[in-house]
Amino acid sequence: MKDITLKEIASKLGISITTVSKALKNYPDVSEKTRNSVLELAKSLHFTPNSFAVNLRTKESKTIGLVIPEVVHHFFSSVINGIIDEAEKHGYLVIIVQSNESLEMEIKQIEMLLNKRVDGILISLSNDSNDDEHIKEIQRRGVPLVLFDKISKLINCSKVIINDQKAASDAVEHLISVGCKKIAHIRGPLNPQNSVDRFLGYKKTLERNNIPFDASLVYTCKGAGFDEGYEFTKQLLNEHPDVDGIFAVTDMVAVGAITYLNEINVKIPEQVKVIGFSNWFMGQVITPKLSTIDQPGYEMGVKSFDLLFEEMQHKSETIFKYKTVELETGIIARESTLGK
Amino acid sequence: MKDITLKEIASKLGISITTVSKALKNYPDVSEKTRNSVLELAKSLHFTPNSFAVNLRTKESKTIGLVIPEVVHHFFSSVINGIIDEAEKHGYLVIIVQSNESLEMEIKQIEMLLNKRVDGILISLSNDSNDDEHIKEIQRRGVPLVLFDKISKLINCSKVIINDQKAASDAVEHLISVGCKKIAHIRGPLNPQNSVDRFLGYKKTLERNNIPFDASLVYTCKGAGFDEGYEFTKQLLNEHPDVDGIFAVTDMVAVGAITYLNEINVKIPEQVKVIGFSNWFMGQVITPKLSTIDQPGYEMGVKSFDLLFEEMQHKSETIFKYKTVELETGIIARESTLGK
DNA sequence: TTGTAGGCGTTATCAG
DNA sequence: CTGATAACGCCTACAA
Repeated sequence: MKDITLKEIASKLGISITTVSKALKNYPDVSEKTRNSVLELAKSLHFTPNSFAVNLRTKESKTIGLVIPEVVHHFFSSVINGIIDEAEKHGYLVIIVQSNESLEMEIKQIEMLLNKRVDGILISLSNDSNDDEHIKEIQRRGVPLVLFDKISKLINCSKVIINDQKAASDAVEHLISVGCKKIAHIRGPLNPQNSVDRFLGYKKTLERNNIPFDASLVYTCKGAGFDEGYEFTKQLLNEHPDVDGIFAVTDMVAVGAITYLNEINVKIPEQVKVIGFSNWFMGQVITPKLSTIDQPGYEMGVKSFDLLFEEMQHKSETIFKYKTVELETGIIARESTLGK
Repeated sequence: MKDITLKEIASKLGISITTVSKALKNYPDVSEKTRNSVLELAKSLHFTPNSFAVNLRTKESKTIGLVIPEVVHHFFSSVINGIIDEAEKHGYLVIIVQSNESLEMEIKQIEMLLNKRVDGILISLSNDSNDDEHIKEIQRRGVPLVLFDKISKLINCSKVIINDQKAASDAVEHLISVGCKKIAHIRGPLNPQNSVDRFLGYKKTLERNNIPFDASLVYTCKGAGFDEGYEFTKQLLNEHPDVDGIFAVTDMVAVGAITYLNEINVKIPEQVKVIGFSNWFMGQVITPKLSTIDQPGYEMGVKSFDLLFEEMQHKSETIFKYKTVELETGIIARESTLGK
């Protein structure tokens, strides 16, 4: 199928390419008659401008890049959903790449996006990202950038986050309010800001409530998945048989914990109460239903694109004021802390 | 940040653009000396070819489009994962758009991808897709196309699927083999091929086993989600209190069914056995653990890209032989049919 | 109102 | 071995 070009329309109509172009873009200086004939022919030939040529001229592709640790993940896929929807509303398409929680991959993928000359980049950092040179490179190249969820405080750019410390604090306060005296924390990896913040929220809340912080009650995951939740809970119950509350860094970890507790017939919430983080769907259907922190994934996606969009509009300006948007979280109390 | 171009390198080196271009692309007819100086300068300036210009010249963008009903979906996100990984291996980037199960959206999104001139398109059809004109338009424009999972038999192109009839048959045979006499089916919407096939697999298997097919035991979902599983099971138990097996079109529906059965204290699997379809993670952590059909999502993604890649390589050839790849499924028997 | 000319950055052809 | 020159398809001053 040969592509239709302005040239072709022009020659068929016996007019110049310029006039065709102007007619199609509704320039005022084209006669009604000419415009109509162009519009008509263009329509009947199914003309669509060659985006490669348009990109080259306008230096933009109406495409953004999204770098995410993993697509198969309830929270992230919600964010992706929000980003794609919002981007589409503004006529943007989204290229998605995965870092698989590896810094090396992240660097490589960002390079690909940069070379593809996307108009802007959205990133949720991998757990490995302690080196920020590749992120700064994005800014050096003048490409608008927004970080969301897993951010780095060292990077100066717009961000969309939740207040992990406060959310964690809410979770732990809730456990205390329902009677927990000895609360363990299965935390995320040491590096990512959000797992650090959740840990700090846990620690500070204990202290605020005059419960001495005990480092041996803190278990550190590598990946924060089901298996680690299961295994650390086993270990926890051995080391601290009198534990009565568990704050898990993600719902997946919490579900691992619950699975183990169910297996050894420890009653939830009577003997041990469990709370997770993120409000994955799964938490509603396990037994007992999981209490958790509601983290607005879709909204985070929408907001992230909005900030990026704003920055893309103002690209030429030398001074652009970066914003950090903090989204509200909520606590969802279910059976794993309240009982039936 | 100003972009580096061939022109700039050429002028700094006092040679022609042509020579620079050749040196960078390792053409044989450039002197060792010239090549090295070009390579060196290009590297120190962090030169990367302007992909917009390259696209325009080569008429390809090394980008493919992926049209999917919804991103937030365990099975689809696994497929996406496979596609992105495999595409990346071949130097392709993936633009993802969602149809949200609406034909109108699907048409619109495909148009966007076509206008963006992606090198190929991968589609899992929306439930609404009974009209195939928009799909045929892709082929008319000469854009390579592969359909996966939710396909249409009316479209002549490469496809990656599972044998839904056989998989459904396996599920129902399993229920029968563990003693079910009266098996209900909570099916998917009427239109999509895979829900039709699963229904047919159910029906034929009953007949093959001399169990009369009873249309009143079949409930038809609109969306195949948790709520429908829950509600239809409630209805089912009212209408057929003696039902002893449920084959659900997806794990989500099955989980809805189990949730209701648990609520009214119907014993699973003693009184009613339940089997789902797709092997979502969730099925492993609910009580009882869900028996299901294993559907290889990641592999389906990989294979889909591979077929598309093949077709993109042979784009110029007038006759390209379409392939249909059928992936193996398996049955995973857990507590919801076997007990502990 | 219409058209000419130049350029976006790269690649390919063909002379020198 | 090197370099002019002409595309790719579109956009936009600037002339006419």
